[in-house]
Amino acid sequence: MFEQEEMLIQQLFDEEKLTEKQGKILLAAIESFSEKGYASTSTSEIAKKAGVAEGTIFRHYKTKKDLLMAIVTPIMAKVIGPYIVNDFDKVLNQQYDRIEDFLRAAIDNRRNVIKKLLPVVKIMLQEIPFQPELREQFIDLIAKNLFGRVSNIIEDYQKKGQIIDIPPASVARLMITSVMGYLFSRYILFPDALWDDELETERTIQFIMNGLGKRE
Amino acid sequence: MFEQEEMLIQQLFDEEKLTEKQGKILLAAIESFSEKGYASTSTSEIAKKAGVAEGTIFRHYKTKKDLLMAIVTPIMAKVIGPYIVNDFDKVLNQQYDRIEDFLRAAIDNRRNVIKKLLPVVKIMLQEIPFQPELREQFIDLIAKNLFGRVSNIIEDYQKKGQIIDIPPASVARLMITSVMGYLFSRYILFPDALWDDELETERTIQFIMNGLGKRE
Amino acid sequence: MFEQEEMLIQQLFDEEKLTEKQGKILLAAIESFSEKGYASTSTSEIAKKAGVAEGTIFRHYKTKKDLLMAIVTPIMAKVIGPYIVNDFDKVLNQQYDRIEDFLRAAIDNRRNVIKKLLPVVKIMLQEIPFQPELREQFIDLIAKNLFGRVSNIIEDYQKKGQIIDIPPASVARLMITSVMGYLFSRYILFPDALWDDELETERTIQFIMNGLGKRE
Amino acid sequence: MFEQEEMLIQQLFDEEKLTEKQGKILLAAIESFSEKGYASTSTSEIAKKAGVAEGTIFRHYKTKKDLLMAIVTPIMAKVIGPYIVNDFDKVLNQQYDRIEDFLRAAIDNRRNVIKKLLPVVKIMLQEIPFQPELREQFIDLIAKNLFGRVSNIIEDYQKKGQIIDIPPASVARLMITSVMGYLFSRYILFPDALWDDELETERTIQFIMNGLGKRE
DNA sequence: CATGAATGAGACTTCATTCAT
DNA sequence: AATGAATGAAGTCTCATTCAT
Repeated sequence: MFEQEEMLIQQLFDEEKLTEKQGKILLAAIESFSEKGYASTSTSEIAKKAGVAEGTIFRHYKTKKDLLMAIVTPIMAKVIGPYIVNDFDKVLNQQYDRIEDFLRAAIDNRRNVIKKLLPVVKIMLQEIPFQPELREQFIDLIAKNLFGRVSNIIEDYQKKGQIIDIPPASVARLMITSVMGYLFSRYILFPDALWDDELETERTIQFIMNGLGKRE
Repeated sequence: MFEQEEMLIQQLFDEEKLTEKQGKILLAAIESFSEKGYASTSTSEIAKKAGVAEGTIFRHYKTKKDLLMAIVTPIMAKVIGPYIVNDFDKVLNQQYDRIEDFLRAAIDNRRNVIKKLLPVVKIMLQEIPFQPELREQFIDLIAKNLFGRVSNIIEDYQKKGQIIDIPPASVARLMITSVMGYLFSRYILFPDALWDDELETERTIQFIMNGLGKRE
Repeated sequence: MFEQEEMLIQQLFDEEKLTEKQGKILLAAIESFSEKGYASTSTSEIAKKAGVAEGTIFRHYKTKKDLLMAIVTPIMAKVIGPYIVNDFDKVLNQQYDRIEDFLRAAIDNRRNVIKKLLPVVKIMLQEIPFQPELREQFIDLIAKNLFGRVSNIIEDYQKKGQIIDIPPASVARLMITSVMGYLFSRYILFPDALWDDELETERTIQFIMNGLGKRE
Repeated sequence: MFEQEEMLIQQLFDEEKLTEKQGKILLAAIESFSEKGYASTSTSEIAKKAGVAEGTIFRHYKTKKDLLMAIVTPIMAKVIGPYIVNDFDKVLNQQYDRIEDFLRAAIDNRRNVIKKLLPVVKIMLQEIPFQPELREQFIDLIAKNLFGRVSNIIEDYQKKGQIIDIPPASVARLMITSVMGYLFSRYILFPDALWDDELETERTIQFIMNGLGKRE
């Protein structure tokens, strides 16, 4: 197991005690699911890649879907969740005086995480439409949590006169999809292109600021 | 078969001669693929939903993947293609003097199409990562065609002084992801929310214009 | 397929149209289930014995349990049912003046049937405790139908003074278990012993008659 | 563990030294086997129900079949065996002058035992057809021992003129199946019906006596 | 003695595809 | 062209049993 991969595993699953084999199974599953899709990956394939008997998979995860959930659920709970809570709380606590500083911090500090967790993110995005359980979790997280918090922040900045006066929900949508659009282009659509990350981050921020900022 | 569905079929497949059964098969496949995913839909299920015998599917489409391609390929060729060619040509031909007019026209006039073709678009997006054939087609279409043409237009507007001077590729990315982000939120993420389409379209356009437009 | 076996199949399943392979599957399943028990018989074993692909079994019977039911249910409906209806109706219609004649007819004329259907009867008896569905059917048939009708007949004979005056349910129990006990000993417990069937039938009848008959 | 269950275990296995875990395993196995059948019960299920680790079962019983045998064999050796030896010896020793007294004693004094051991009896009856080892034991016990002894007794009573002159084997069959038929109806077929045990016992005895007794 | 992770053979079942009718 | 029975490879999952701890 490579060091980097070990870290991924630890980052996602650190709280639970994992057998060595369990870790190998998770890694193998993540790789296969993200390459070929959940439905097109067979458990025997995962077993082979993990160097484990097929039965071993089912000792730890009652069904194939359980295995999927074991991979995808923590990403929601541990990665997207903190993302919202920690960073946005800093904003709420006035740690960033200007929105652009917040945006820059958020994008920058998450790029590493996202890059490392890319396979899992891919799996998650693929399966959300088909797993009602995931879908609910996701909607909850995004719609209620992310949108909610962002909307609060936005109202704040609107009061300060830094953001134009359109409904916070619309502002949130435009902001979030711009950031996501950048990350999606960068890491999913064209991961192989040459990107000057600092520059593109700056451009994205400028774009958002111009699009939403209030000018006197 | 409902009228609306018939129209969908005709819109996508009108040039070829489709038997009645073939139409039913396509509709059934589209519905199932978009609901459960390509890999998780069985041909026997499609046959049942289409009201034909299992063998009949394979008389028209040699393999299950052929059936998928028969559904997804025309969307690329006939829907995204013309989208680019027709509308952008109008832009290039100076039919829209200002970008915002073009954006408004493009978004407006495609909303209906997209809504109707939503299931097929979903299937396409789902399968692009796993079907190299599709992936190539898509990259070709988007990367070379869409990005290429849009870049041309952008250079044009940049020369006219309507758009700020950053690389056209970046401008294109920001523009396209903003529009897509809107459509994605509108039709895929939160199709059930109440949307004031005219207003949101306008806001999106304003956002883009502010974000990218040059001010004197 | 042997002639005798064909007849068994026809007798049990004649009304439905069976493919040739379906017939082979049923025969193979009956043989294996009755030899090794339902739970210890694998579908691959049945397929091999039937000379059929394993998938073919599941084309006709959605699950292994469906196959069991397809075998056992008709025995209840078509063999035990008519047994009751036809013969007991004759009794009710006074075709047998004395009970012993009825008993003799009933035992005699069913011995052949039972002998031929023995494997299926064995399967049925084995599985009744574990398949609630079967259990219900059986209780219904035996408790309500058989016991009910027999009780009626008994009351009749009691009025005629041919049977002693204890509750018809008790009489029924004693009669039925005596006959069943005979058939069970004869065909299930000691099928290989030498039996003088006529004589043992007669003795059983005499036993019942003495045990229950009224003497002046 | 309930008191009653402990007694069951002790009754069956008292001579051997059982660890506490062993006792729990046996009880759990008896419960599961009798509810779902031997083949359909998994060892892991038994382990869970017994509150022991999966491996522990195999420390005490080399195979699953060994566990079955450990349950069923004592029932033959210790319950049916003594049943025959003790009681019938009393008969042979003229402790019961009349058959009906013997029958009454036998049925009465065993009802409790049978009720308590019912699950084990069920398992035994279920598995006899499929376990040659059990089958042999059973045939030996029933055919040679029970039938043999009963036949002796019967000849005795026939000499005394209390039983009609038909072959002792036939008498034995009729007697045994009548008693068994009663117990079977009482405890297996309709355990939930309301039974007046004393009365039904008496009726069964009367039935047998009338059916087989000699009248002057 | 006891544990429980690991195994691998094999269970049931699904499914894309073929082919005789 | 259409059917649907048949196939057999492959899929998910179970389970009795072993063995290092």
